Parts: sequence; C-alpha cells; structure tokens
Amino acid sequence: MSDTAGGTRRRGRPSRTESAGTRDRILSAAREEFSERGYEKTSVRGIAKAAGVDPALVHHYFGTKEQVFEAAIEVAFAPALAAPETIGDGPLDTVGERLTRFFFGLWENPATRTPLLAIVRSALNNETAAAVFRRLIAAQLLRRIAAQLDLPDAELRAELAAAQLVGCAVLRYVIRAEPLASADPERIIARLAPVVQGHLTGP
Amino acid sequence: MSDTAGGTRRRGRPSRTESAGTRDRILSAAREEFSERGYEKTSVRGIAKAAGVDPALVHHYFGTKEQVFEAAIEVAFAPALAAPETIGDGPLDTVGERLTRFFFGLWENPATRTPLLAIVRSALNNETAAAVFRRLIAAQLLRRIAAQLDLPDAELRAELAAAQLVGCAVLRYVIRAEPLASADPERIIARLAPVVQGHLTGP
DNA sequence: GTCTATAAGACGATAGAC
DNA sequence: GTCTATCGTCTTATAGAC
Repeated sequence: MSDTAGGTRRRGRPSRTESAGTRDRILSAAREEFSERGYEKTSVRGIAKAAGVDPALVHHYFGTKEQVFEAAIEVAFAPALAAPETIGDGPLDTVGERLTRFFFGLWENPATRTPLLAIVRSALNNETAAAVFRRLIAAQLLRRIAAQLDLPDAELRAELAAAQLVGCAVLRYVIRAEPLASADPERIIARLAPVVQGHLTGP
Repeated sequence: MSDTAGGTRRRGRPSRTESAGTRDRILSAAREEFSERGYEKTSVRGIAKAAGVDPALVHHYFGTKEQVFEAAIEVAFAPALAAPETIGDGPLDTVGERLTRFFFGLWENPATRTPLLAIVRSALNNETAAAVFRRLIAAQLLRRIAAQLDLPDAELRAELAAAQLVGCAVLRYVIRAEPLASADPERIIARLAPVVQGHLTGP
C-alpha cells in the first residue's frame, strides 16, 4: 500500500517514512536554481548545496536530473491549465483583457513565477522544457480560445496574441530590460489588453 | 591598410600566414553550433569536430570559449545596427510596417538568422549574450525610434512593440510552434505591422 | 533516510613537439 | 599552422555503509 515506487512512475510518492521536509526542500531549491540558471547551467550538486543536503539524496528522491526538472516545474501546470475555463467564460469582446490579466497574474505571483521562469529559461535549449512550453502555450490556452472564434485565421491570431504576451514576459521577467522591467503592471496591461483583443477579434 | 581588426583587440586578425579558410570554417561551425544548442550546451570540442579541425586550433585562433562566441555573433551587428537609419527615414505613420519588414528580413535570411538564433538561444542563460541582446534590441532600435515620438510613454511603447516582434521570433524560429512556424511571412507581417504601428503611434 | 566513496566521463584550457 | 598529450576540474550517477 505504501509502495513508493509502484504505479506508472516511481517518483512523487512522499511516503510517511521520509524525513520531515527534505524532499520539499530539495524541490524548492531545484525550482529556484532552474529558474535562475536554466536547465544546462543548473547542477544536481548545486541544488543539493542550496537545499543543504547531500547530492546523493537528490538522486535518491527523484532519479535523474531530468526527473528533478520535471518535478520542479510540475506545479506550474495546475494553475495554467485551469485558465481556459476562467478565460473562456465571459463576453468575447473582453477576452483580451481577461487573458492579459490572467497571464500577468501568473507572472506577478512569485509562487507561480518561479516554475514559469524555469521553463522559459530552459525551453530554448532543452527539448523537454520546449515540449512543456508548447503544451502550456499552444495546446491549452490557444486552441480553446481559438475554438471560440469563428474566423479562418483563428489559430494564427491566437498565436500572435501569445507572441505578444510571451515576448513581454521574456523582456520583463527574464532579460529584465528597462523600462519594461520596472513598469507598473497596470500600465502594461492597459496597453496590452487592447492589442491582444485586436489579435483575437480585430479586423 | 589591411588591418581588418584595428588595434583595440587582439582577435579578428586573419594574417596572411594562416591556412586558407581554417579560421572561417571554425567560425562558421561555431555559429551553427551556438545557434542550434545555445552557449552552455555548445562545447569547443563539438565546434572543432563540426569544423573538422583539432580542438586546440579553436583556442589558438580565438582564445576562450566566450571569445569564440563573441566572434561568432559579431556578424549580426552590422546589419542590425544599420537599421535605425533605414527605419527612421520615412513617414511616421508607416514606421510600423518598415520596422516589421526589417525585422523579418533579418530573420528570413539564413545568413543573418544563424547568429541571431545563437544570441537568442543563449541570451536567457548567459550574461554576455544577454548584454548583446539588450544592446541589439533596446539601445539601438528602440531608443532611436522612441526619440522620434514625442509622447510621454515613448520608450515603453517602443519596448512593447519589440516584445511583439521578439515573441514572434521566439515562437516561430526558436520553439517552432505551429501554425506560426509554417505561416507565410507576408501573412504575419500583414497582421503585425498595424500592431507595431499602434504601439508606437496609437492612442 | 542519510551519507561516503567512487566510478566513468566531458569539459575548458595549456604546453610543447613538429 | 597544426596537432598530441595532458592537467585539473567539473559533471551525472551508482553502490553500499551506517
């Protein structure tokens, strides 16, 4: 019953025999490291040092480095995948604002920003992260929004809207380019919401 | 008279005693490797193998790995920095189209796309590449365009326009997300030019 | 559950032969 | 100008003691 390795995967089973919060400390440290340095520059040893544990423990709990990464970004899925319901409900002529606000809500919240940073910082060089990125952006957000538009270019429209938001996230949160990085979120949203709306339902 | 590199740096000096195109073969291979894998995943040994030369030769010609990277992306500067002149000249109400067309001209041309890919793929994890990225995007393109707008939010406007273009480049050329990756450039430009124009001169 | 010890290898960089 | 040989450091990952 408490077989930690049973089922489809052997990870993600915090059986009651493990020490207090060691697993969570590793996971938290891993998120921090991956979000700051990206996949390649992050080392298992670095994660272990940040968590104050032995490097062998990281492998003990999660397996390979890639499995550590998967576990670290897993928490980004729940909120992001819950999005389409929230955004889809409501009048179509304000969907741009709902989508933009939802997007910045994720990035302005430190708890969700960290795994997102880890994904974005790694997505350009790591195929696993790239796949996650596509799934997060394209499959979920866009297709369900595009499905509500009965225009021929619906998917392209949705993707260009996503390009605007993603580009803004890269410049503001990753590269930290000024003055965008220090601008008030509301000012950005005020400028971006109509643009996103225009992409989706404009001429 | 034939000093191509001048006196400030010791690199970039293809003295007539070196073998035919060895230096260029290394440089070309380096660009390819950096553009495909990013800075961290690219190794000096990998570059040497792709160029068909000994790894020691890479160091011999360029010094450290970082100096190889700088030499590899150097060619991206000339065309990109020549941009503001071209874009700045002309009526302000079509600057969006000129900027968008110039941007896609760079990315659709394989010769300029490769070093740009190397920069973008590395900019999120490598501080050198990030600095180049900022210089390319912010300092040159934006400030000179923003200088022509006499609006209070000029710089923020220009940066959000850049965010739209950069986001599009990331999704189309780096992540290769569909349908954007396979879309006809003219269709994308037709949708993006008005948006960029709106960012710069809109309400 | 936690740690020591170590395997097995890739990496950047250099010295020096030819 | 080109290559061989190598140093020293880092990495992921595992086996096994406690």
